[in-house]
Amino acid sequence: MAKGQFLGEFEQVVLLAVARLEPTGYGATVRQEVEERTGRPVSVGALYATLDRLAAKGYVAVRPGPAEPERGGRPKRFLALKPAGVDALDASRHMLDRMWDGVELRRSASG
Amino acid sequence: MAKGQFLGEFEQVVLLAVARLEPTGYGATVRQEVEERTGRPVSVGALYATLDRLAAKGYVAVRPGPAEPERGGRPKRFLALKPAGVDALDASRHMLDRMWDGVELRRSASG
DNA sequence: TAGCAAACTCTACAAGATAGAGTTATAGTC
DNA sequence: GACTATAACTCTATCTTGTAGAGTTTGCTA
Repeated sequence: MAKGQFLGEFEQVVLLAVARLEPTGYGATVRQEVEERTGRPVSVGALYATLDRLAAKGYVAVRPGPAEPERGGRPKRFLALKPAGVDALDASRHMLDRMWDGVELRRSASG
Repeated sequence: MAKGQFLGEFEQVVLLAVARLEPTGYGATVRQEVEERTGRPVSVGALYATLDRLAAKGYVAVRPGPAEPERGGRPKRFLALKPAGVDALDASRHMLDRMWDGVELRRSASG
């Protein structure tokens, strides 16, 4: 095993969006959520690749939704956090908290 | 440009250790700091590779230290955060803060 | 100059991040 | 029922990060 121990940077962001949007969040809304909250552009490929990895690791559950009466469109795949996903987020956060604890950043210009 | 926009997971951790230890931190102490604070084993290769990338991006400054009268050993390379590194840490933190904001994690077992 | 110790370099590869064109599953229209 | 519009997702390819650990270098001590 090379790593597998920790959430990657983007994995963490995506997992948090899933947490926020569950149980009705799905690929497209998760993507939108991340873009809105972070101002960061997210390509479709990046999003789904990450979601797949997260699912493979047992962090998110995927539940196929029914067709909806809107105006065409493929059925959604609803996403939810699994217990292991909760633990992973928790662990990542605590690790960062410990690293940040007591660190004071001098502002680059004009303090 | 493929990414380059954000700090990777381990980059962030290492950069924080540099911040905490500067201006006298160097490879070996940064490694030790990360291991102690996070409980995560850090291989020498992983550490220096990451440090190199961080330096290449202009996030950390490397200052060769003088030989020290201890008991042999190669001269240290002291590390310090550059302004861009401060900004990068700041940006990463704010992005995560926005993602975490308001998220409540249900504990896996026993609340 | 041999031996030892600390600190760092190198090489190779696995895992994660990214992009965007292309595909698929519906629903509406005629 | 064929055709078209849509939303959502799949695929392939490539670049960046993360990881390991053996090996090298520098300089002290004997």
